[in-house]
Amino acid sequence: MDLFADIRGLVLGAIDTLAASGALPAGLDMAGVLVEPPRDPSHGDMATNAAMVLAKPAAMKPRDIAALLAERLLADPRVTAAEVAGPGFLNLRLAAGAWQAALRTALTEGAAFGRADIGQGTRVNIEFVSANPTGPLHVGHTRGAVFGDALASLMAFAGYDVTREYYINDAGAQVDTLARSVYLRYLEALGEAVAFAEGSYPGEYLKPVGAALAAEVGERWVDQPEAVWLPEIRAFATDAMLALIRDDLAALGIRMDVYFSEKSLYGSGRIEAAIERLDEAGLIYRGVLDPPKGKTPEDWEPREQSLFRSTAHGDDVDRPIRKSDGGWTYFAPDIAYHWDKIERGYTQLIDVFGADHGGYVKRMKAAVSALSDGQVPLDIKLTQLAKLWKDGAEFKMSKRAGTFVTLRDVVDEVGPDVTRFVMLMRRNDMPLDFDFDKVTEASKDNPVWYVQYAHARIASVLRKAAEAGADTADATLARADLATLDDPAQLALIRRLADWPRQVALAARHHEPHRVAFFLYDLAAEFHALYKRGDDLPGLRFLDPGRPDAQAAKIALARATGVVIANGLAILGVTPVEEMR
RNA sequence: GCACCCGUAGCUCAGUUGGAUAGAGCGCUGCCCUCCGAAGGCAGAGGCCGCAGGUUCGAAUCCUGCCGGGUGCGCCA
Repeated sequence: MDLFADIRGLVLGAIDTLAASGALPAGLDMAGVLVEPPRDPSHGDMATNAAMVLAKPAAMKPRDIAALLAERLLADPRVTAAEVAGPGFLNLRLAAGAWQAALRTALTEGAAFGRADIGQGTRVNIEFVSANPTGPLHVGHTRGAVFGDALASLMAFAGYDVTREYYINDAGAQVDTLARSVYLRYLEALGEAVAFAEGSYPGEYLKPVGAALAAEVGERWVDQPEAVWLPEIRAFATDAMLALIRDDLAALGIRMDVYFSEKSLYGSGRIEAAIERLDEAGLIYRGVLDPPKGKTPEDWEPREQSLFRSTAHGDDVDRPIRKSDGGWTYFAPDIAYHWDKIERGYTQLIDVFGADHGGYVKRMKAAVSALSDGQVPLDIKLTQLAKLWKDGAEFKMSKRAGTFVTLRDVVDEVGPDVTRFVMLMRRNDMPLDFDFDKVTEASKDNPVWYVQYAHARIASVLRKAAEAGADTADATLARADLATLDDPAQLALIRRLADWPRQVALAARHHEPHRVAFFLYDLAAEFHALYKRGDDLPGLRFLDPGRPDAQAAKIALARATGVVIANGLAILGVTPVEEMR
C-alpha cells in the first residue's frame, strides 16, 4: 500500500472523469503527473503538478484546471482540503484516517511493507564484482560488491525478478600467470627452492593452493614442461580462487545466483554466433582505425582489422573485435556474454563496473542495443573508489609496499553491517571516504550507529511495554485507536512512514540504493526527535502505563517505525540490532 | 585532443522522470539532563547550486560553450 500512489490514482481518476464530461480534452498524457510531499509542510500534505503538466496539451490555464480537479478530489473522503497555489499547484490535505491507515498497513504487512510492483516481474540481470579469479577480492572490489547486492535486493523488493551474476574472466593471459605462480608454490610445497619472476603473483594466498595440488598429484609435474601441466593447473587454480572469492563475498553476506565462465564461451561457437548476428545486421566490416587524437601511441601503425560498427549505436569510434594474430579481442567475448544474457530471456541488464572501466560503457551499450534491436536496456553503474582512512591519515594500498588491503581485511575490522551501510551512504558515482575510526564510533555523525540506535530504542520500548504487561503483538497494535497521535512530531513521523513505499519505488527506478540509506537516516532522526520530546512533554512518552489506550497508539507508531527501519536495512543487507552494546 | 563522471554552506554530502522560500551531518554560536537509554535534542548564523548563454509558465536538475577535479582512450581482460 502506497498512499502517494493511491492519491495519484485518485487524481488520474478525477482527470478521466473531467475528460468524460467534456471539461477536459480526452486522451491527455498523464505520465508526468506527480503526487509528492510538498517541500514546505505548510503547503499541505501532498501536492500535485497535474494542472501545470496538462495545461499546454489541454490548451487551458493551469489554475483553471487545478480548480476543476480540486472540486472533484474533495468528493473523496480522504481529501479534506484542496487549494490551488502558485502557478497551478494543487495542495491537498488528507484526513487523519488516511495517514493512520498507512501506519496500520505497516503493522499488518510487516516485512512486506513498502514492496512495490513497478518491476512487474521483469527479469533483470545484475552483473557485479566480476573480478579476475587470480586472488582474493581486494578493497577496491568491496564497493561494487555491496552496491550490486543492495541494488539487487532493492529491485527484488520493487517487484523485479532479479538474478545476481558474476562473470569470471578465466580465459585471459592473467590466468596463465596464475597457473605458473601456483606451479611455483607447488614446487615449493615439495621442498624445492623457488623464485618469483617479475609479473607473477607472489601472494601468500597461493601457498595452500600449491600444497593442495602437491597433495593431489604428487611429484608428477616436477621437471615437466609447461605444456604438460598448464591447462590442468589453470583449472585447478581458478577453482581455488573462485572458492576464495565466494568466501569473501559470503563474509559480506553476498550470494551470487550465477557464476558465468568466460572460458566457456570459447570453442563453443558462441562468440562466433554473437558476432555473426552483428554481421547479419551489417555491423561488422574490415577497416583501419584512426589513432586517438592528441595521444598517438608511439608504436602506432595503421592496421586493417575486423571492426564492430558501434558508432551506429551511439559509440564514438568503431571497435576492433579481432587481434592482428586472428584471436578475439577481449571485447568479442564480452559481446557474446551479453548476447547470452539476452538469449537467457533477461529483458533488462545492469552491469556494475569500477569507474576505471568508464571507457567501456558506450561500446557495451552499443553492443547490447545492436544485439537486441534496442529492445533490452543496459544500464551501467560505475562505482567510484573508496578511500581508506586510519588514525587520521589516508591508508594507501600498494602492492610494492606490501599494504595489500583485502575485502576481508575491511570486513574483519568493522564487520559486514558497517561495511555495507557506509558503502551505501554515498551515491555510487561519488568518491567515498571510509574512515575505520569513524565508522565504528558511537555518535550521531556515524549514520550506521544512529540508525541502529533508533531501532534498538524501539526494541527497548517494546520490551519494556511487554514486561509491564501490555500486548505488543502487531495485530493488536494495528487495532489501536490512533486518533490520539496528534502531536506535530508524531504526525511528522507518520508521514515519513507513509512515504516509505514511494521512496522504494524511486530508489528502484533510479537504480540508487543509497536513497534507502538516506531515507533511513532521516527516519531515524525523526524518531529520535520525537523520543526526545518526551522529556519536555511526558504525554509523548511511548511508555504511558497510566493511559493504556494512548500507550497502545504510541507503541504502534514506534513499532511501525521499527518495521520500516528493518525493511530498509534488509534491502541494504544490514542486520537490525535489538540493543546497543 | 576526445569520451565519461563529478563541481551545491567553511568541510563531507543529499536534492523527487524540471516545481513553490535549495536541505542534512560535521564545525561555529546559544539553549536543554531529579527525564521511556543525553551515546542525545532544540534554535541560530552560514548559498551568484563552478562560469556564461539557451530552452519554458517554471532550471541545482535539460541543451550549448567555457573553467576546475577525477577516470579512461587500437593486438591487457
